[in-house]
Formats: sequence, structure tokens, C-alpha cells
Amino acid sequence: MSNLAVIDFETTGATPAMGARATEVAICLLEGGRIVDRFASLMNAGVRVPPFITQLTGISNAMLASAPAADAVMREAARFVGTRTLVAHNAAFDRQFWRAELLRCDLQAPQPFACTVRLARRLYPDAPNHRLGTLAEWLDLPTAGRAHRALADAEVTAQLLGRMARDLDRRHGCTRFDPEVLLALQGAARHKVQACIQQFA
DNA sequence: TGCCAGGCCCTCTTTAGGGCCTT
Repeated sequence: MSNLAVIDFETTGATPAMGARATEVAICLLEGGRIVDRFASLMNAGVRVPPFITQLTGISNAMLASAPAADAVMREAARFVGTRTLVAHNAAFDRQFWRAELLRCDLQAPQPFACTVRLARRLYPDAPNHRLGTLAEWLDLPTAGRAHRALADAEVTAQLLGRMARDLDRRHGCTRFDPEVLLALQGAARHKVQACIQQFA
């Protein structure tokens, strides 16, 4: 499991299109199914955090007042990720903030995104639902830290990814778990998941 | 006061609608 970086944003709202900005980013680099490096930082984008978001994440305006500027954090995050494929739980959400925040820095965002929600729906169709917290509990994944903080959620997502790799190996003899496999699997129609896995086994 | 989006997936679909998931 190389060339993968798990990312999670905390933000002030649902979409940059409505003016929401990132407040925290965390990234875990994976090698061989293990987390080998981490990057996490609050980021001050000069916006107010709605009370609902503070209640959800624990991130307050006071915390952001002393945080480094969003521009500097995103430049460091982009250097940290490099050309790795990014993985996020509900990647459509994190991808739009990754692109929007880097665009503000005049930086490109060429990294492909894989989505653990899409993967989990294909690999664990019997789960009660496919929220990150539910999957962590259902699969008995180790958790550390407060849910809805970026590093804690990124680490749980990385644990979920590792579990998927082990299950693909145990259930299907598929030892490959790289960006190509992830992108193919998440794009496979439900009735073609087995055929897709066999292609890489 | 209450609500606000975007992308993906499923199905009693595709000239559409509703649910899920993220903050």
C-alpha cells in the first residue's frame, strides 16, 4: 500500500462554493499498510467558525486566532503529499476543499482521489451504514483522539483502508492494494465488483 | 425561524427523484 496519502479536512461549512473555508487539515502517509508519517495543522483562513461547527469539531475561533495562516499550511500540505494519490472518507467533500484552498495559493491539485465511502459500499454492503464512525465500530478498528478532528479521522480512515487491504487478500487472494486497484474498485458497478477484484488477484 | 451544497449511488431510472456522506 504505497503512494497513498489519507487526508481529512475540518471546515466551516459544507462547500467552498458557499464561502466555507478549511480550519484544519491532517494527512497520513501510508507504506505497506502502515502509517509512516503524519502532517496535521489548524489553519487560520480569517473566517468565523459557526457555533454548530465548534460544537461538532471542538475547533473554536480562539484556537484559530493563534493558528498559522491557511496559505502557509496548504503550501506545506501540498509539499507533504507530493504526487501521491489521496484517499478520503467521502472524497468529493475533501477534494473540493483541497482544490479550492490550493487554488487560493495559486497551486495545482493534480492528485487523484480515492474514496473510502465508495470502497466500503462495495466491500461491506452489509454494514449498518457507511459513516466513518459506524464502520470503525462495526469493523472494530482502533481509534485514537476525538472524532471530527482532522488527525483522528484521518487515522481512522487509514485504519479502514488497511482493513480493506487485508480483507481483499483474505477473501479474494488479492495482494495488490495500490492506487490503480483502489480507483478501479471504487468505479466498478456493484454487480462487477467481484470481477474487478479477480482482475487484480 | 429555518434553511442553505456537491457528488455519488440506487431504482418502481436514464426526459428523475430521493437517500447517503462530509463539515
